[in-house]
Amino acid sequence: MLSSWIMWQNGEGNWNAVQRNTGLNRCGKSCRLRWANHLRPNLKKGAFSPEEEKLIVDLHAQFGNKWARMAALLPGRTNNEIKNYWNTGIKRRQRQGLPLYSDEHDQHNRSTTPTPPTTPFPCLTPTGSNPDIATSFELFNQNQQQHHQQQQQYQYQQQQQYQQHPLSPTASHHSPLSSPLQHRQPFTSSSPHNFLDHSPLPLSSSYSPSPLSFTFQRPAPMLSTPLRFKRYCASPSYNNNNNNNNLSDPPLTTQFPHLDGFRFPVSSGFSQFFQPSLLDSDRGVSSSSSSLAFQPKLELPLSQYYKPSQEQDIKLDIEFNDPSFQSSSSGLMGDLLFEAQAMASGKNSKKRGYLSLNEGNNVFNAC
DNA sequence: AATGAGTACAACCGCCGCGGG
DNA sequence: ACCCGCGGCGGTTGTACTCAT
Repeated sequence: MLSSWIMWQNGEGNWNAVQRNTGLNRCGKSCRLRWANHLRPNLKKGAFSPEEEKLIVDLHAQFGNKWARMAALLPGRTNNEIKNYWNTGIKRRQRQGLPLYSDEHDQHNRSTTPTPPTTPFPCLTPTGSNPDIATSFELFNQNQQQHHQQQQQYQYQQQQQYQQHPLSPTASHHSPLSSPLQHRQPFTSSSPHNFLDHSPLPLSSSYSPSPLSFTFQRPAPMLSTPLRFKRYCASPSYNNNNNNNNLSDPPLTTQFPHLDGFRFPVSSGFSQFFQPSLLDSDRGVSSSSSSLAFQPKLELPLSQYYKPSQEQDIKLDIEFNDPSFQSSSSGLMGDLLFEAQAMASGKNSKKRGYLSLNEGNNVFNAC
């Protein structure tokens, strides 16, 4: 938890300093993981929307097990989330003896005439690409637009609340009862939008309720103990930690230390842009295979198992003019890409501010 | 109520690439 | 050129939870 607060203070990028300064019994990697998967702002929690599900399927067909890349294209989602989602879906699919990709998807991948989509919301725009993905992006962008509106409204509300009650629990948005995880709807096989369901998707889903009744999926870093927090509580190390030091850190979640004037960083200096060229650059060379036989361990994207005669080089032309995408990108990959973009454009790309030891120690002592 | 199978997901682990010395 | 530290990524594991029996 301390680490998360340090991250707020210092931004991402120096995880070992987090570990050193907090004295946490965790390596920097663990801190980074915790941050990336749970504490980072703009994370969406909750079940995947049907549009997201479809997009995942499409992206997996294209990229294979490149979870980070997929996460970069699913703002607010982490690679771990997507990976877990996919793996559980795969297992179910395997048990049911079904192919990884639906027939419809196969047909789409076999088609060679790309259809540039018309996206009302210029967020993610695949151009000259697989129409299946194009459709997914189109649907997804519509949801993103709603999500963006919700986030804007939420941020405004939070600003108002903070100005009025800077230290109130609501102002720091971590009422335990409102923890997003606690309202998480598990993805189950009985979901109306089952795994790999390619049936026509509704333009509005339960995931994106009307503005009259929306609730934010992931408004802020989770400051309360997650609904299911297992390992730390049960692990001996955690118990020992607690025995040795009452002030020792709880699992990397829970609360921040007393935070006078705590506020979320408006911008941590990273970004959330992408560069399509980067996305394209490391796309693996496809190995041609005429068979779509089920692969128990599918690492290559569908397009690399099935190579059509005409090369299908999907080019994801991401447009970054839209601020919502910038603010809701899944972060790590996007951050990286943004920095590359910033450097390329000659803008200031300052090294991330690292934690000052003295400041850090003071903070930790206070905790 | 007990129990076992299935599910979801957080966290761990090892590898890899990159940048600095 | 080499080494080292670090962060990121993907695969895997462990465990709490759910549900059917």
